[in-house]
Amino acid sequence: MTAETAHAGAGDRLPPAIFALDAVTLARRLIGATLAVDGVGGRIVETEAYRRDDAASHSFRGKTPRNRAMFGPVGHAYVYRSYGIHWCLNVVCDAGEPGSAVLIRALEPLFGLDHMVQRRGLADPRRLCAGPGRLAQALGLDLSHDGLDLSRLPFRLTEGDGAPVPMPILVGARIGISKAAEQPWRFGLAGSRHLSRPFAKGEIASSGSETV
DNA sequence: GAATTGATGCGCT
DNA sequence: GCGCATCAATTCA
Repeated sequence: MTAETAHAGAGDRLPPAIFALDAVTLARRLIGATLAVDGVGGRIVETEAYRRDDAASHSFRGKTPRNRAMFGPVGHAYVYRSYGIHWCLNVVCDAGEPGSAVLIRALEPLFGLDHMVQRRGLADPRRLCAGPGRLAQALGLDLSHDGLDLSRLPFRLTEGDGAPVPMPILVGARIGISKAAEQPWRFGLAGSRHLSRPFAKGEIASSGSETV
């Protein structure tokens, strides 16, 4: 294959309009996109949607000091501490009412592998960024990134390299929550070996090739 | 491979 | 105090 394999949007910044989508739509749309922090990152292979009217969302009970970024500009980061130990990264979005976000749960590591291994203390490529806490640690994220614009450095959030997501997108119940756990708002790249946990059989949502 | 448990900060009831 | 949008080590198989 030669130049024809290059997708027109490969490497381009994501259109800002997609951050005005509702969290569920954006969560699916981000599968296959590329995320990097200071040049360290990879392909997004797993996401979860959290909506304002969603009992599992931090924004459900309104704005607080911790979750204020969820009510700020769309396309910015919401970073919070989880279980007192880990950091987790969300992409703030909005479908007409503030307080929605997409949790980035797993990456396929592609850039800056040596940095990731050093920060994680483990070299196993399948566990390098497979989970929101692991991902944040590998990319060096912490509270200093909370509220930052994802379209500006040190972030880089772009269309995936190569073709639009060639594999089907999987959908299933979100992980690690007790409220609204029945909502099928977790999305993953089929066939990826870098998911935080496998999806159940039959959890195929779509080809993922449709445009937004 | 699957289940269990401890570590740990902080927002909330 | 309680409950987490978690992880790694440990235990069992």
